[in-house]
Amino acid sequence: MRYSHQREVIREIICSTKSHPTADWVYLEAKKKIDNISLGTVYRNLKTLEEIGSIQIIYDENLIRYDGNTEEHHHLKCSECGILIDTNIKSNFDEKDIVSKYNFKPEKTKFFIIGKCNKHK
Amino acid sequence: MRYSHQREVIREIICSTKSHPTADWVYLEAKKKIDNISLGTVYRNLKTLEEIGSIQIIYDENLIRYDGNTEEHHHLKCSECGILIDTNIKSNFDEKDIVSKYNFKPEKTKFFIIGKCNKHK
DNA sequence: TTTGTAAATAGTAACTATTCCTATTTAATT
DNA sequence: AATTAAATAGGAATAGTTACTATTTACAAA
Repeated sequence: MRYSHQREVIREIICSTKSHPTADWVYLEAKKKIDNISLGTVYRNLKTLEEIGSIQIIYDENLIRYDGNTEEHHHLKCSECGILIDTNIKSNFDEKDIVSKYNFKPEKTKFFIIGKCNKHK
Repeated sequence: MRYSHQREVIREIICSTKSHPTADWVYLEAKKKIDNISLGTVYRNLKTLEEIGSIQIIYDENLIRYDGNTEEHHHLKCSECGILIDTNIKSNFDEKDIVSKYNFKPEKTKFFIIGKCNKHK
């Protein structure tokens, strides 16, 4: 893949925050560094970066957010303010049970724990 | 709340399938029974039905789907065909650990297990 | 270093899912 | 039957995302 300054700026923006930003926020930030960057370029590169494994997509209800943390990990979501918090909790369920009961072969998990963050309890 | 024939038809459609349909599919089904039903009516009633607890919303990646099963439950999702399968698996994580480590009070969980269904393994 | 090229971009149009608006219809009460 | 407020149909508006195309750019070869 050919180098692109725009792509590097976008990657750097996502990898230097833990706020799990949306495409629009990334666009606004990118504009601070490249004033005529196009929204289409942001979307295209978000997709590319996800495909090559540099970032992760998070489907947060009806919002699409991006995460520079590419490890498999799960999130806490505050029902008051919507903040997403990275965790290293491990999913543990009985894989054998799922295989036998549902005739389904698990590959990965996406967990959200919804509740109140420290600012809203 | 005032009775509405449209709302009843929509509720019946969702509660008589396990396919976790989208708003658009519900609209097409509803049209078979009420030929001039409006898409706006479908969306409004999906929202209302969710608010009064008659149905559940499922955020399946970038798709919004509806579920007549209003019990707290989790889903298996096939990475090949996208089918969603209801489960009664229990989420089990160490709540105390989350409270102390992340200063976060869990209320409910939304889990997806992604893998291969019986048709795609 | 120039030149050729295919990939990437900027800017904009198009598309999709959803919500909003308003005149009309309808459920429920009197 | 008359009244009234809630709900609807149909269409316009909005938001988020993708597609299109002329121009620019990275990079390789001369």
